[in-house]
Amino acid sequence: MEQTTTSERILDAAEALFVEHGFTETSLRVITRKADVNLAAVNYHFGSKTALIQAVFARHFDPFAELFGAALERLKADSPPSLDVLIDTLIHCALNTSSSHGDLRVFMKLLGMAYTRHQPNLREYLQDHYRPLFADFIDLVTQATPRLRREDRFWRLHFLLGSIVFTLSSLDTLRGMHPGETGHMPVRALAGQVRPMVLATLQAPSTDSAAISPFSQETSL
Amino acid sequence: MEQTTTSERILDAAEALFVEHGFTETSLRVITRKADVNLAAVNYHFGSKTALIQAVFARHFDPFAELFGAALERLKADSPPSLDVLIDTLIHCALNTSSSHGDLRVFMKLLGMAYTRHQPNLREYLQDHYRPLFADFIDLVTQATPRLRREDRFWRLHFLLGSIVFTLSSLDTLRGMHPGETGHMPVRALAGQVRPMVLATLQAPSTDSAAISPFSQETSL
Amino acid sequence: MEQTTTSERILDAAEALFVEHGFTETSLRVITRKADVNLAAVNYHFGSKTALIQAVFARHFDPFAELFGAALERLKADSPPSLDVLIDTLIHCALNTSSSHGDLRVFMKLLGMAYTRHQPNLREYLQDHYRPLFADFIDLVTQATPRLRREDRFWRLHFLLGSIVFTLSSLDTLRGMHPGETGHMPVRALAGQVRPMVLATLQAPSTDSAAISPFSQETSL
Amino acid sequence: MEQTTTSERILDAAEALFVEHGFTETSLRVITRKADVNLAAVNYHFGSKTALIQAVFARHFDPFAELFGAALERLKADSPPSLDVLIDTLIHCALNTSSSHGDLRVFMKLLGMAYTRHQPNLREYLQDHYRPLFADFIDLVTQATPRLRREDRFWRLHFLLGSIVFTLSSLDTLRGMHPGETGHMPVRALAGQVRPMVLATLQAPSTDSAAISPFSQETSL
DNA sequence: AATGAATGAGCATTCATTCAT
DNA sequence: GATGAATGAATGCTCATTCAT
Repeated sequence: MEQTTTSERILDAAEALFVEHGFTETSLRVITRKADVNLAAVNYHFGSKTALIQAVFARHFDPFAELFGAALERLKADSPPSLDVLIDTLIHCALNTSSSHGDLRVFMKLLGMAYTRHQPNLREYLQDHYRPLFADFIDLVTQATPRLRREDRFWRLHFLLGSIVFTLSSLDTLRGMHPGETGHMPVRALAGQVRPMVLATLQAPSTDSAAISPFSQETSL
Repeated sequence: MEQTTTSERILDAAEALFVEHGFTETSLRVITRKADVNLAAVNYHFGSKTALIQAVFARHFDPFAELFGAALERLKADSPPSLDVLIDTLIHCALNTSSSHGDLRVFMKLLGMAYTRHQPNLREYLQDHYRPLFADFIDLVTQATPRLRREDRFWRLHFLLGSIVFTLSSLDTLRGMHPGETGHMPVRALAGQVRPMVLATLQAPSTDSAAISPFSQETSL
Repeated sequence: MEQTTTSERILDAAEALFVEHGFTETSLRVITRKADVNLAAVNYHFGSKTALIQAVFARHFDPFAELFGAALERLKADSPPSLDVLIDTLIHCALNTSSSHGDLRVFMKLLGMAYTRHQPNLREYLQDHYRPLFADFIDLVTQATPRLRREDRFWRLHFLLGSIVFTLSSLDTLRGMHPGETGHMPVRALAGQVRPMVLATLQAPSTDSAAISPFSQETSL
Repeated sequence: MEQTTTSERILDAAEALFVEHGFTETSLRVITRKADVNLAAVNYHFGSKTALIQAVFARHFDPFAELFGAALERLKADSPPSLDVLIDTLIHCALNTSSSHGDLRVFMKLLGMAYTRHQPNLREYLQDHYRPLFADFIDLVTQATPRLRREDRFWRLHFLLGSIVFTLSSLDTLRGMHPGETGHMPVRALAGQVRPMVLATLQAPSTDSAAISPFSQETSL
């Protein structure tokens, strides 16, 4: 009669509520009520609220990590891939993974929530589980952008991660502010917008040191 | 003997704790204990926790808005400014404002927290108070990038906002992950990193429609 | 070992304290301490203080309403009852119901507290739940006092309700003021006092209009 | 410029709010805000909230007590007055006193609130200040109803007090329930309704003991 | 005579968690 | 595998009152 298991119902409800309201703002009471499940079931199945949060993440990240990891292995096997190919692979994996349950927006929003750090355990969890994967990716990017200073590459990658995570995280904020602009934009079209920025940013030449900080003398910071 | 007023002490404590732990995660009790102030003082001086959060914001944003607004007026009076000048003005104002109390990181982190939406009243507050300023800025950016499609410009601006906000928000996350890279990087040097990305992104040509979404056929989303 | 359930313990404690000190003046802390129960138990079992107040009422009123409703049905089935019979039925039901747990004084005091209106939700609750019962009773009284003007009957019924409720509500005030008079007066003897007043009042002829307000010309109200 | 004194403004605001919401439910904050007066002014002028409540009472009761006391003195000087005259005098004084500021309803509502006892100090205050007056009145009633048993008279007087206080206290409850019946009924017309009840009740013969409690054998109370 | 600031005690309510069944 | 009941700790907030000015 009832197809879904209790823990799946909890995960579904928790994910939706976490993404909409944040971790702290979502109580177990609300989750279990939405999942139509006993309050104690969360602690029974997951042990704690913290563990539930990690489980919500794992359900999204594990399939992506597997897909993306396999793709990187394939790329590594051949000659070192170009930057275009790397970026397209990343986007491809992100889009195809998340389509299994929930859209990319949920995936990204969770990622953003993990980074913007409330709930500190979460960051540790992600680092512990997915660091080798990210290291692989960064290695390949490094090979594909040999002329970029190491430091510059580091920051630009984080800027790019930030721009994507932030934009997708706040998509409905944006929709609220600019209904016309964002109305029917599907997530995959957004990916089209991301590509040129990523390429332009990573292909821009390294700044020479003299030009880095034209403002420095004016600030006391 | 005691130089600072009660409400300033509260604002200082609240700001530090909000930035470190988030709004919901920071209780009034912790704030007042840190500020060495009576618990009821928050409600006496600010009325509610929500109003306190807004006051923390206003203390950062109002000086910036004034500085940046005046600068934009000056730019508008002359001929339409180039993109470089606009971006440099923005960075300059951001750096010079926040230096008054607290660093740019706090400023950006607050901005990021407002966007990533927990505490929904906050977004409304920012929109109500600073919309005209942002509209002015976007107008000038539009004049400075005439060849960009309106839609592309919209998204790229948000990507850039995201990259900056996200990066500065998660600066200590990054420091935790890559001590070597980020160790002594002062905030104003980071501004030097931001500039080339911003220029490269906004100066990249608009994509032609055919190229926008090379992934669309592969995803069921 | 422990015979009574938690929610019964709460109801008992709450009832006693409400009657003695009023709703607002009785905190959940005091109730739970008296009931020897965890503070959160009230919200667990009843949801809110308001809901607890209603539950205290319901426990007294529901049995009375059932008893009185059934009695009225029986009276309606026969020929229209006389005023004596109606009044005696009412008193009988009031005495026999409340004797189950708590005395009539509690019952009446609660009724009086509901009427004298602090805690406005309560009046709505009583109206919503017991209106048909009261309507039935008033119908029968109307048939039993055909010579009374509708308006006069309305007011006199309220006067009578008031006299009973008020007297029983303030019984211990009276005992404090006139120990000799009220010392050992059992509640059921008081009922004997009520009867002649009720009958005399409802059987007094309607005033003729000229006599209604001999004071009107002297007051500017 | 400002006609009314601070303490009058406080008394006006407090009276209105007490009558509408009760003592405990009305905070000094609300009172002082309504009176457009500093929060500390209540404690400055009256010493405490309790003292403010008593002052609100005194402003209503003192003029009535003076008027009614004088009238009783005049009646005592002549031959013992009839019951009609006594009742009419009482009603007359009540109506004429209260008309000075605020209507009779406020007067009665305050009286009812004092009786139904939350705020226990208040009862003591009334007893201490007005007992001789009431004693005088009861003496005269006793002389005017020589055939009534002392005990019966005691109870019936309380029933009558209750009916009046209760009815006027809950006048707006009644208006809410029966708009048609109570719509334009001025308070002085209500006095016309009270009179026949009072006379009928006090003139009804004393019950004989056998008839007092026809219910006693059926109740276990 | 009046007031802005401050305070300690208390409020109803919600929280994640535990546990016997 | 699942749950109703219970709990201790903490939450934001309001209270009457005080006090220096």
